[in-house]
Amino acid sequence: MAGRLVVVTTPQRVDADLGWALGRVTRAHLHTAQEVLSGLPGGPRGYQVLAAANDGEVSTQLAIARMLGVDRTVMTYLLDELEGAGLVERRPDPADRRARRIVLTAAGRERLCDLDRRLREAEEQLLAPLLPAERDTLRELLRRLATGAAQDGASACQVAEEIAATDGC
Amino acid sequence: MAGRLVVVTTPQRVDADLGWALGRVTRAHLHTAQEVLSGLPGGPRGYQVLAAANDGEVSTQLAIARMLGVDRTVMTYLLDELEGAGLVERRPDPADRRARRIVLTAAGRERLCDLDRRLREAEEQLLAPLLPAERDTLRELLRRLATGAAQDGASACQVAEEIAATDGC
DNA sequence: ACAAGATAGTCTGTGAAGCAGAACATCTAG
DNA sequence: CTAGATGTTCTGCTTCACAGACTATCTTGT
Repeated sequence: MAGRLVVVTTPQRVDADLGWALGRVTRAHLHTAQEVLSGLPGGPRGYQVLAAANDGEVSTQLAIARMLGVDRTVMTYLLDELEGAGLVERRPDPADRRARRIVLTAAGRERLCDLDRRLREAEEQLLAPLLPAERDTLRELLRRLATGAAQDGASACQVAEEIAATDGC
Repeated sequence: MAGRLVVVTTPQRVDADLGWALGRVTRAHLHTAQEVLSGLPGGPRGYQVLAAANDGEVSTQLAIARMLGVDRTVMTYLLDELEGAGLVERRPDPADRRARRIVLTAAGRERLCDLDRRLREAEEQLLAPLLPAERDTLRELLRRLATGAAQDGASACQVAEEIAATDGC
C-alpha cells in the first residue's frame, strides 16, 4: 500500500504463487511422462525406482522409498511389478539379512537407458517456453533444492551451462 | 556406448531426473504449505481457490477449476467448504445464468492476505538452499512454464531480480 | 421460433491408491 | 541374552477423485 515506486505486479494473484506454478508444472510433467512410460510397471514411479536402483548408492527398498518419498508398503508392490517384468531383482543384502538390495537386470538397464532418452526429449518439449540456457538453470536449481544442497561456488545460471554436454548411456 | 570424449556426468542418476526433483520439491512445498494452511478449508487448494478468485480475471467455477487443474466436481465441495467458512460467495453470473461467479468476502480477502504473507515466509525457508537471486529466478522460470509464456525480452536471471520488491496487500 | 447440441454446476456411485497397524525376521545395545 | 530398533510384507480401512447421469441454461442452425 505504501507509495513505493513499484510496478504493482503479484499482489495475491494465483500465477504469482509458487505452489500453483509448482503444481502445474509437476502435473504437466507427470502427464508427458505417463505417455512415455505407459508400458512400464508403476509408471513414472517405476522409472524413478529404476533410476534410483541404478545409481547404486541407495539400493535397499527403504532407502529408495525415502529418496522417492513413497511409503515403504508401496515399495513392496511397486517392486513386485518391476520384478515380475524382469527389470529388477531383489537380492539379499550380505551386510544385513533383513534388507533387500534392488539391482537392475540387464533388461532393466537397457529399458532404463531407452526410457531415459525418450524422457529427455519429452521434457525438452515441456520446457520449450524457456530458452535452452534457462532450461538448464531450472534443472539445476530444482536439483539443488531437491537434494537440499546449497550453492557450491558459482551461481546456478553459470553452473547449469557447464553441465549441458552429457551423453547419457 | 560409442567412445565419445565426454564427461560421464549424470548417466541415469535419480537426482538428475527432472521429474524426481519436481516431485520432491512439490512435496516439500505442499508439506510446509499444509502447516500454514492447516485451518483453511481445503488446505493448500483452498488457498489457491481464494487466490484465483481474488485476481478477478478468472472467476467462474469452471475457469478456476481449469486453472488449478482440479476436476469440476471437486470444485463443488471445495467451494461448499469455503462458502461455509464465510470466505467466498457464489453469485449468479449476470452474463450467463448457468455459471456462478466466485467472489471473496471481506473476511476472505483478509484471510487470503494474511495467509499470503505467512506462506511467503515459509516458502523462503523452503528455498533457503538457494541464493536470494536464484530464488527469484526459480519463481520466475516456474511461473513462465506454468503459464506457458515464452520469454518476453530479457533472460529470466535478470528479469527475476526486477520483480523482487513488491509489498503484497 | 424451435429443435439439437454444447456447456455450467451438482449429485451419486465406484474404484483405486495409500496409510495405519500388526506380524515376522533380523540387527544392535546393554 | 534380553530389549528395543529396523527392514519387509500383509491386511484392513479410509479417503479421494473420477466417471456418469441429471438439470438448467446458452448457442447454433433451420
